[in-house]
Amino acid sequence: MNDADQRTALAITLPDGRVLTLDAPTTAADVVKLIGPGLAKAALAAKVDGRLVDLGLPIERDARIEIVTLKSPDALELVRHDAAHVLAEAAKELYPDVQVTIGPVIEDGFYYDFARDKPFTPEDLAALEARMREIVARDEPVTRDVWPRDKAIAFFESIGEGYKAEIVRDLPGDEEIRIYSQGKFIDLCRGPHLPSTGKLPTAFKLTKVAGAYWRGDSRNPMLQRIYGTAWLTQADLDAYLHRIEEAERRDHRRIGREMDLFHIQEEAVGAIFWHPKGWTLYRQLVEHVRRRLDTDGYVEVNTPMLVDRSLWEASGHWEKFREQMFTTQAEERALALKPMNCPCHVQVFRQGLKSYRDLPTRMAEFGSCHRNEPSGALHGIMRVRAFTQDDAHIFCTPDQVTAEAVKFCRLLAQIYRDFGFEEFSVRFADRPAVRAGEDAVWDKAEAWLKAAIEAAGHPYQLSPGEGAFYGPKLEFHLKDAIGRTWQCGTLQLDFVLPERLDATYVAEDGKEHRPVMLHRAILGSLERFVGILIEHYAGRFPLWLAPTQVAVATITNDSDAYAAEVAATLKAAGLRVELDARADKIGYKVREHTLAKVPLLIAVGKRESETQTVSLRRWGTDGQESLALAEAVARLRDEARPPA
RNA sequence: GCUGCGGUAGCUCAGGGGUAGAGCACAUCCUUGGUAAGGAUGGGGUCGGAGGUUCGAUUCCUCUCCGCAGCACCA
Repeated sequence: MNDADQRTALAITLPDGRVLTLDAPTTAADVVKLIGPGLAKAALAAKVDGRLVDLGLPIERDARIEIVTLKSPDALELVRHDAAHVLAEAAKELYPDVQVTIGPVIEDGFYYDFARDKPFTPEDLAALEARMREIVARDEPVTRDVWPRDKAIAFFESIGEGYKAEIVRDLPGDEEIRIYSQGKFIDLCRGPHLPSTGKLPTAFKLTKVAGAYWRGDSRNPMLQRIYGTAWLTQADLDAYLHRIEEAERRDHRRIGREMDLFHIQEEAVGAIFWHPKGWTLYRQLVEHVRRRLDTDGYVEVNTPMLVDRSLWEASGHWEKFREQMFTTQAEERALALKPMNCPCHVQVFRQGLKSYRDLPTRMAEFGSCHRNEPSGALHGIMRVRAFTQDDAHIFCTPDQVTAEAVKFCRLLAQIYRDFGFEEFSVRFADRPAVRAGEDAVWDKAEAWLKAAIEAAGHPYQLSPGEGAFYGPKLEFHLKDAIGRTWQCGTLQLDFVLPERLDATYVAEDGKEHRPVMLHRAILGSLERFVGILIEHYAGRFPLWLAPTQVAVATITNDSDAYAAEVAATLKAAGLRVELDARADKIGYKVREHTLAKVPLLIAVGKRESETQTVSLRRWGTDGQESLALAEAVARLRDEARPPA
């Protein structure tokens, strides 16, 4: 026994610096009572020396204590965790045959995985949610206990909770087995929990049910996962539900149909039929990126889509990604559709002798690739089997890597800005479990890439094990108009492929050396990027991207000839124009083109044709301005120019 | 790929063992109207596909394809 155990008085320091003296052992709940009844009522949990714990947890030594209430930053996580538990309790009450497994907090809410033969229906969700509210109304006290491992295993097995027993069995040997009870529901949990179910704000909602593998492994049985969202206030919940609606409203699949941009059909699953308007948009992307690449010292190439298996064997793709490659055969040759452009780019690089004077070579391709993605992964134009990358490979010397990475980051930021994305974040993905190349090479590659991103001056987060099989990578995640992030750009450092495909250059010493290869993309998949743009702008593209930039509508058919002249003049100035000379009222035409999200509407009637003017209306505004045709053409041509 | 749910007109959706319905869209005619829907008439469906049960299937059952959500995957 040491001195600490013999002490009977504890010094409890509060956030405001006050020190309370209490007899040991005490609990946060005791401390709260001393502070006041208001706080006692509001208290959800406590932070003891920075660690989040239950209010009732015995405190046996001097500590700094902070009381967690709904106003604390930690409250949301606690509340969501408890919502998951209340869901589990409700499920056990309504459906005694379910086994409970795990129920963690996730972004915006929580889920709980249940094992049950019969699937949950939407009606079950409604019943569960109603029962959850009853449990909150019951205000059941939540108590915490620590059990010996054997007792916990025996208990869970005795009540038929095999998954829980398995979790207990797999807990590390030194871990406390904490058992929480609320009402008749007894559960293994790390905690902490609210002191009673009545403390749970009722701003929660069960949202969906779906399958999920036990322990996230597709070889394990599938459980039924119920998703829920939970918030501190009803206003927060409403705001969240509104955000979901907003995302649905922006869904690129819906807007793509409404704006007649593209379609997908059964006969070409995972591939896109681009309609004239969608393809116009797509072309703006390509043409803009190409302009930026030209001024940034890239050369553009184009390489075969269908390539002999031997190249993929040499590159390592056959070994690592054969399952996801489309293959075919011709005259006894095994061929594969390229899933990536890099091996082909190395072939271009290998033509003729390369000197150090040729480096860096920045070789770009809008490369059409095919990957046999699992059917369940396909999603609109965001995840497809046939796509085009804004790909490039930079062949350079080791001492050029940093400068190239910095240059690339600058180009990427510029292009994101051009497309209306001001913010992006960077992740550093290091070596994956399945990889090519030796650890020493990886050590070097990771160190260099890290140095490069630091030189570029971007803060980054670590994504352990997420690198490509041939090298570490930087991932660039951009943030869209409603705060969602999308990984688009990537910069990867590769020592392996130049070796495997024998790329060399002659250095100043007259000897052959291996170039370093930087794989890089900015938009990633053009198809996906179009999808992101659609959702980012909700279909309301900036003028330079809009498939139709101006609609010229007549007031009456008397103005048809003048309207045609206006349209032709705008077209000659490079604008994308639609002439609407239908015998409909101008109000109807305004409505149609507004719904079609055409940025500019020019109306012409008798007044305009007599004075060689146009009446210009901009999307989203009610008024219109009258100006001379020549001036309108000059102004709109300027406005429609891509970002310089 | 796995689990669940779904597939009815171009779109959104209703219906339901007795050979199908709405709104919008589309076509024709009338209307020429100054900034978010003028009117009339009309055409349109192997009820995703294949089998089965039944006197009879779009409806019930089986298989299959595709879609959606989530999981797993994403060089």
